[in-house]
Amino acid sequence: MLEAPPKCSRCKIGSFAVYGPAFTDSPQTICKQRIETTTYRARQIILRSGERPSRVFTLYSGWACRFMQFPDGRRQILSFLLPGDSIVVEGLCAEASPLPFAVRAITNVSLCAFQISAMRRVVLATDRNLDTFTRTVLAQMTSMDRRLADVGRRRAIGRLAQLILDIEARLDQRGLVHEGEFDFPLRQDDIADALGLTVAHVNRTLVGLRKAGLIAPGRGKLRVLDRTRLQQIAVDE
Amino acid sequence: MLEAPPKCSRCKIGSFAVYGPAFTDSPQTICKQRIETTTYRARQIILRSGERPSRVFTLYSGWACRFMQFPDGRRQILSFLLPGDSIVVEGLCAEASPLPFAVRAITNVSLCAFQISAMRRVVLATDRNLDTFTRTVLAQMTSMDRRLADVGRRRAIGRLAQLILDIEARLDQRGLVHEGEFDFPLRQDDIADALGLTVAHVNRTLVGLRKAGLIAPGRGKLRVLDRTRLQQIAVDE
DNA sequence: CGTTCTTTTGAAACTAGTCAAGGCCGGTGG
DNA sequence: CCACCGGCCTTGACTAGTTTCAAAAGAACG
Repeated sequence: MLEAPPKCSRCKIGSFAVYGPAFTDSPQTICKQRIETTTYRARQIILRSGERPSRVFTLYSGWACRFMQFPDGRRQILSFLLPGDSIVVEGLCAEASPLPFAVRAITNVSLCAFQISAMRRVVLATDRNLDTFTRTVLAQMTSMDRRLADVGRRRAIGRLAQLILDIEARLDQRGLVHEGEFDFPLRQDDIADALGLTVAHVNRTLVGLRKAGLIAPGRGKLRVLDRTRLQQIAVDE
Repeated sequence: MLEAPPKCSRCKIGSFAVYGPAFTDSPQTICKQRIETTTYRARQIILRSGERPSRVFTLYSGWACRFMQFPDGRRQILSFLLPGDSIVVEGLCAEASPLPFAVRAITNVSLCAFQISAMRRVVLATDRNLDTFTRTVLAQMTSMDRRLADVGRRRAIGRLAQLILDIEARLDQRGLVHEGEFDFPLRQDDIADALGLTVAHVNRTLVGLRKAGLIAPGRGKLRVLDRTRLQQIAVDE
């Protein structure tokens, strides 16, 4: 369950990280930068808010999330981190500023750690690398824009549809969708905290989608049965 | 009403833009990069979604906003742009990708335009400049994180309190708060679109805050009367 | 001044939240 | 092998916050 990352030369998802092109060109260079590989168990905190991480990570396997916590316990999940995603890419921008959010493992997780300074060197090494990096940052920004629009202006069912389609698309990109089925280890209260809803309501909405024959969840997997209608809901609601 | 920006040497807010330090060191260098100064009237579109802007801007006077529009007309304001803010800083990252959002003037606005390539040169010229730039981007990212948390997890009154305090703080930084009073030209439906609420509800909530003696709005200005209680509401609700 | 835009207000409808209980399932220990 | 437990999902009844719709009252504008 807690599989450690292999050598970079065997890694299938390194090309999706911030150092994508560098990795594709020669996995060994990246491998050399790797300080260590770590594993966390489901629900463990990976980075605390306020911390000043000295390293950046690549999520090799498992899911994690970035979130903010309110003094009274309310939580908002800012983004889900999927295999191949880089964690705290922001760290490559400015030197060790305290994190305004925390990162937690959703499933068991294994990740590869890199020294910020070393990774910055890699990223700045070529125009192509730099371009990939800036695109990653940009993608993150527009993703936050979209999420805000979702939570601000869509009702529960629309937010859910968006979430499901978004995750499916991201996994698909990485070749992690097999015959329409993909991992979906989110608990309903993770979904609630991500979409700004309550568990109870997420549950009702999810049951609704299932009964309507739009999705088929089960044992940590998910499958979209009626993409057309789901997309329609995603934009309409 | 539509005051054109003066020479950079007379500009009071240039130091808050992305090119902050470069500007402080020598306003003339920046002035030389400036292609033109433009003005827009209140409510005019400055940049359309899908556009590939070839320039970046500094908002010299007036307010604007970044927003996304849904096919059915729903709107989500992503962020407000205040005097001194740089517009489409993201443009300095990757070359001319189509904007996923639009920008609109809220009040009459005047702005200074710079060629992206030239501005990129300025930003990359020194470590200090680059640092300011990356910090700007980072600040924008964490601001989006906070906004998502607000809209996702706070009720109307809390969102409003946050918004007011945030804007006051940003204006104060730039020396635009005079004896506790500051410009606040937002219409209630701008606020609604920013906070993910309806005008009617924003109105009721606003009236509530006023009647409770927490804020004193009037003629496009605002004043916080009871900061303690307002902050309390901002975190509690 | 009439026109238009924005703010206010009210009543009714609804979406989502709260609280509380029960069900399912996998894991653990006897 | 089975009973018990804890975690998560499901459901119901009730409540609250917000939206909708509609209309009136003010402000702003030409």
